[in-house]
Amino acid sequence: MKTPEELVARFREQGYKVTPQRQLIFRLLNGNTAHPTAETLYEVAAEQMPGISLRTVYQTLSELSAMGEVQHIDLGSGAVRFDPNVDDHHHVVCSTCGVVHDVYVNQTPLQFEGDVEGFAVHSTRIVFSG
Amino acid sequence: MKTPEELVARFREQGYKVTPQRQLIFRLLNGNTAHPTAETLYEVAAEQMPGISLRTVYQTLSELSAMGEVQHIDLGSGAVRFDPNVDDHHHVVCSTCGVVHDVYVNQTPLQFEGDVEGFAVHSTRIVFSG
DNA sequence: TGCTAATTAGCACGACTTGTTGATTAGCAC
DNA sequence: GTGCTAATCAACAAGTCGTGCTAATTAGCA
Repeated sequence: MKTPEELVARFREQGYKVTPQRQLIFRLLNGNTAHPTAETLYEVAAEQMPGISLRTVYQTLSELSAMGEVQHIDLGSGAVRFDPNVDDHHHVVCSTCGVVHDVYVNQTPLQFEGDVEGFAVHSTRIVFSG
Repeated sequence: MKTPEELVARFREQGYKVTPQRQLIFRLLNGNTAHPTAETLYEVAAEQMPGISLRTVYQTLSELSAMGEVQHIDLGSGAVRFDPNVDDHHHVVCSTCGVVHDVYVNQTPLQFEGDVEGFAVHSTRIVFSG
């Protein structure tokens, strides 16, 4: 994703206000490879800015997601996770500890047998257990 | 998955009772390629057996899932779906109408770059939009 | 400086799934 | 057949995750 500075500029462009809460979330996401849930991010944010509300975290994440700056990943673990890495990559999930890693798959164009046509690939998910 | 008759036998083996409700669910699942949710299955079941409870459908599905006779698939669409096809296959999801199709991918052994080791592939998900 | 958006707390709902309780029914082994 | 025991059912509740709403306060930015 973009740097916090670039995000600030983009928010201003779009007519969004650049509040300290949003800037904090930008910083927390930048370079974050932990695939946090909104809840997790909220907890970390609350340490640095007591009083920030979970509601605000959710809203900012939704805005970032709508702007394509973070990925919304659903690993079927209950909560939706956010990934500041918006490259075309996949995820490895540890089924015991729940940790998520990014993974780049050698893109062998996947072929399949079926009667479906006119579809375009959206995403591929690969789950590993360890 | 196994035929309703085989499931009846397996249930008896395990000491489970073979009730009409369970048999109905066996029949509804057999050959079902619609990837129904528990709720959907309940509605169909209720037509044929008014009075059956949603609770029972959930429980029977959980038992079947625990026995490995149905697959528990989470496509991030809110509800968990059940797939009587327990082969190693993947799913194609229409992002507009939500329909799910089974798909057999030409298994090119997937390679990835990463620092994870000691993991075993669990599942792959491929999502198409149409 | 002032318009307007953002934030906040608090409460609520909705979807999905599971737990509980207590009464009734019925499968299945003997 | 009989009886033990599991299954079922209704009804209610709870938990999780995300979001909607309101009303009051704060503060960004032109």
